[in-house]
Order: sequence, then structure tokens, then C-alpha cells
Amino acid sequence: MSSTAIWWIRRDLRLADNPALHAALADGRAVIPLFVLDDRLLMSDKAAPQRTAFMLDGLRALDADLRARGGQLVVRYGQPEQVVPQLAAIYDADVYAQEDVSPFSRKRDTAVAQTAPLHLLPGLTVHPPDLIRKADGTPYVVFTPFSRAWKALPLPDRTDLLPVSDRIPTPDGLRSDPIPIEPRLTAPFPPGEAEAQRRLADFVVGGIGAYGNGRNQLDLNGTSQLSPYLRFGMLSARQAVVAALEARAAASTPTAQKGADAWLNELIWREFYSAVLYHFPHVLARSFRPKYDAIPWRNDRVEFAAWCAGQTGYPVVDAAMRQLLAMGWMHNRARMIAASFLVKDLLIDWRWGEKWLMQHLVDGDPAANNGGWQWTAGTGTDAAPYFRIFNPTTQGKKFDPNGHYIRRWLPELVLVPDRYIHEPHKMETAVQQTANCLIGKDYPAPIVDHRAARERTLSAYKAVST
DNA sequence: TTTTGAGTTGTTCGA
DNA sequence: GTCGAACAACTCAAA
Repeated sequence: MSSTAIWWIRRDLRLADNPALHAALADGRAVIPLFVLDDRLLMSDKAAPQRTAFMLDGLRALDADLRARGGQLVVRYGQPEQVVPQLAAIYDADVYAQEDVSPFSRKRDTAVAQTAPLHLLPGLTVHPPDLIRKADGTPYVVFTPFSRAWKALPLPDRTDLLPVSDRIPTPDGLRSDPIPIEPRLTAPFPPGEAEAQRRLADFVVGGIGAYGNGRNQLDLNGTSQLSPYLRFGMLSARQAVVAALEARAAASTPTAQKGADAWLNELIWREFYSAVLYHFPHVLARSFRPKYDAIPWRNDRVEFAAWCAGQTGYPVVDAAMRQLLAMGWMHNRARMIAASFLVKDLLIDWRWGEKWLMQHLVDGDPAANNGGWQWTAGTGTDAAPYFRIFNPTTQGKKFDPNGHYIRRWLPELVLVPDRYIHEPHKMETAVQQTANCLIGKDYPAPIVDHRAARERTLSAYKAVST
């Protein structure tokens, strides 16, 4: 056996609980921690500058962690199909990597495996996506039975988490290309494994107990905000699930138990949509259910631009879209409201919204993002019935009752009185002047009438669903 | 193979 | 203001 192995890093920017790194280190081998910067991904039309910047800074953090253990990160520009086999040949090294589910990754890995000894290991999800199947061998397409089957499999506990090695030696003399610098919105999500662990610990102590209801409230920080870290594997899915299970076991009140259960459920949704993409890769291009590809989308470019910019005249929708631009992240409830508005009020193809979010989300994950959009559009697995159309005003009143979320992201509405905060266009002229918010000038009137838009969508969907 | 119960996240209407 | 029913059937999972 060669004395060197390659740990090919993709979505596992961590040292702890890392099956690929663990396998590479077996038998005391030196390890080449390799990251290939692939222009096909960096320049893809679904790439996001914010996500790339988060990843690049995450690589810098990983490099520092490796150097503290006698190693270093090796970065190469190029295509893995060339870079990985070349390096493997030079060092006579086996290659270990965490298996991914996207069609791009699977095709790439199949190609690499032609010319390099590639070993794919689990870790993206707790249970490998092809493992959970119905009795007849076909994959689940409904969440609840999937989650039952998922929970029925052996679940990890703390002793299953792989430890970090003290020494991760890298052979001398390896060239590493410089990690590019991309401007990053600094505040919201400092990258790195240590930060991910801190946040997980904080959430388990301070947030998970109230997660059950708090996660839906737009004006609270009730979500875990761990998604960017899960996206790049700075936190492993297994670490998150262990934390959820432990929190559930330690819960002293029904509310706390409910909170832990709710978070575990969200993590299982992540596993579900990973499995859906694995088994049904066509969902990235088309509706899961083909009949919905016939919906006559209006695809009005002016309205799409208004949605992207947060200028629809529906405050909660606009706050959501501005939060996305400002943070590279959006509250989960806000994602549903904004998505429902695009698809069912504007009747714009869900793929347009899916792409826009991928272009801006730090946590943008093809499987979860696609699953969420197809759910909202009613075109996917276990999707919302098409007649379930969010009322943006009602949603705002319910989940942001005092307008704190709206005012945080829409400064032009700061002085609008509470009673108008969800419907600013109903202010009389005098109130507009007092609030320093003229409708049509400082803030738009609604670009569609919700009631009419709802009827329009119901008939469009009805026409294709029979 | 057939049957039966069930299915993330809502809204509107009318009593 | 609050409540239950209707929305519109359909597909899936499992017995």
C-alpha cells in the first residue's frame, strides 16, 4: 500500500467526523488534502458570489486547521477529471471523497473513477440516499413514510462521531495555487469548522427548545442558521442529528422536546430532498410530475425584476428579497412566502426563482432548493396542493405581527404606522406624508392584486391537472 | 392485486 | 373574533 492518500475535499470542509479523511489517514498514511477549484462550478449560471466567498474563506480556515496538525491544504485550479488522477499517479495514492448526490457530481466522480482509484464515502447525509427504499425497492416520494423509515434505521450517537487526528501530515514540496479572494458580506456567517461547532453548541443550549414555534416567526432568530455550515460540511449531518437526538433526550418540558423533534424533522427533510435528487435527477430540469410542465407561465420580466429587487408592494415579500440580497440568506418562512408569491401570484416559472436563490444563497444547495421550489409550485414530490396559495398579507400579519422584520429590511417603511405596515398602499395621503413614505415614489403599490392573481393561478393549474 | 388510510408549512367562506 | 368545512381530487404507502 502506498504511504500517501488523497483526501479530495468537496462538501466536507471539516476535520471532525469526516469519513473520507478518516479513511485516507488509515494505516498511518500521509494525506494530501486536495481541493480543486473547478470553473464549471465557479462560473456556472447557478453560482453565487456570496457562496463562493464563504467557501473560499472556509478553505482558508481549513488550511489553518490543517497546518496546526502538521499538514496543509493543497488547492489546484482545473478540472478534477485531470487534476485528481494526475496527482494520484504521481503519489501512487488512493483517493477518498465524500459522495455527493447532484448529477454533476456523480458524472464527474464516475469520470474520475475511470482513471484514479476513487473511494466514495458517506457523510453528506446521515443515511446514504440509496439506502432508504420501500418494501418493493422503489424510493419514497412522500416525506412522512420516508421519515419513518429513516428513523427506523440505526441512528448515530456521540460515540459514532469520528475523532479529529492530532497529526495530519502532508508530503513536502507540494505546490498549492493561491486561494482567490472574493468580497464577502462579513457579519452574518463567519466560515469555518470551529465557528460551526460554536453555533451548534449555542443553538442546542439556547435555541432548540423554542424552535418548535420560534422557527416560523420572522421577527425572531428562531431558526438554527446552520444551513451554510451544513452546505459545505463545516458541520456534518451526523453531528447535527446527534445534537438533535441528545437535545430531545435531555428535554425537560414538552415544548423543548417538540423543539428538538422539529429540528430533527428539518434535518430529515434535508435527507429526503437529497434522496429525491439522487433518485430523480430530472427534477433539476423539469417538474417532478410531468403534467405540470404544461403550465402556461406568464414569465413577465418586469414583474420578475420587481420580485428580485424587493419592489412588489407586498412588504413581507419585499423584506424577504431584501434580506436575501443583504445577507445571502433568507428566513425559512420568508422563503416560502416569497416563493409562493413568485409562482402563484406572478405565475412565473419556479425555475426562475430557483435560479435566483441559487445565485444569492450562501447555503444554496441544489437538492434542498429544488425540493423547496417544487414543493411551493405544487409540481414536486409530496408537494403542496396547487390550490394552497399563500396570502402574503395574512402571512405577514401572522408571522411578523408588529412588522419588526419588515422594518428591518425595508427602511422606507420604518415610520409607517403598525396598522398599515402590511398594507402600506392603504395609507391616506396625509398618513403617507407623516410616515415619509409616498406610495408610488418611496414604496410601490402592489404590482398585482392578490385576489385576482389567486384566481388566475387556480384556473391555470386546474387546466393542466385534469 | 386490491383496498384503505393518509398526506409540512393555507385560505376563504359562512355560521 | 372563532370555528369547521370546503377547496378537488390524487397519489402514495402499506396492509
